[in-house]
Amino acid sequence: MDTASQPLEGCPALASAFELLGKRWTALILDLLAERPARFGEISRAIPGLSDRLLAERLKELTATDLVRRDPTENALYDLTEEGRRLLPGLNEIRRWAQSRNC
Amino acid sequence: MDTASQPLEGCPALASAFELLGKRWTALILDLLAERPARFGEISRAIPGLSDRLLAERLKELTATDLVRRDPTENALYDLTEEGRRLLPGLNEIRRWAQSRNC
DNA sequence: ACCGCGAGCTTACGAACGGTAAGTGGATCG
DNA sequence: CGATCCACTTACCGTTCGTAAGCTCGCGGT
Repeated sequence: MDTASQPLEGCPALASAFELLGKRWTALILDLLAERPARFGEISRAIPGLSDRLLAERLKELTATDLVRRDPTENALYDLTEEGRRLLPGLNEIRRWAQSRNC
Repeated sequence: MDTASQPLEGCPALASAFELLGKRWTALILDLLAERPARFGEISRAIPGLSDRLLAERLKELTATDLVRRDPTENALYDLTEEGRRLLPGLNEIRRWAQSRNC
């Protein structure tokens, strides 16, 4: 029995996703960039509580995993990659869920 | 213009969601309970790397926020609440995204 | 050429969070 | 009565995070 239960058997997909999303601010940064490309300072100002230190760290992780791209010609402008955009439906589902609870 | 841009204006829904999901193991625990109710020890054994200490902590947070319910009559059996179940579509979207990348 | 300024990081350090392992208390079995 | 299992708890230490300061580079003014 039990030849293929989904969650974490053979392919811990959710686990690998939450190595990124399970870190603070990551989802918020992606969500902000979903609207429009933004510079370091803009992101920093747009997300209250997020410090420059962590923002730099997260942006490094996100560019390293190819969810976000940095344009050096345009004074450090950050934008979602195609990979990154494909994550947005999931994030929006979760937002809808959160909106229906409290807020 | 801009009477209601989504992300974090007036109602930081994603932010509040990721106060929970942004912590390690939380999503994995919910995902495991999505299949079937489970006891403390079962969850602990099912998720490699998750320690008893953190599991107890996460389960407290999840029951406190009413995503998970604990049945004390049945020797600490944990299960998703209706609230918790409504989160699953979002998690599954994210799993699909992760599966399509690597794995 | 020089100075000041703002933007984009980087460093330093104390506090909070997470990992490991050992311990507690209650129920069950021999 | 002792041994075992289960659901946590506690103690300890390393990693991550938050705060604040500093560094570097490009640009505008003088």
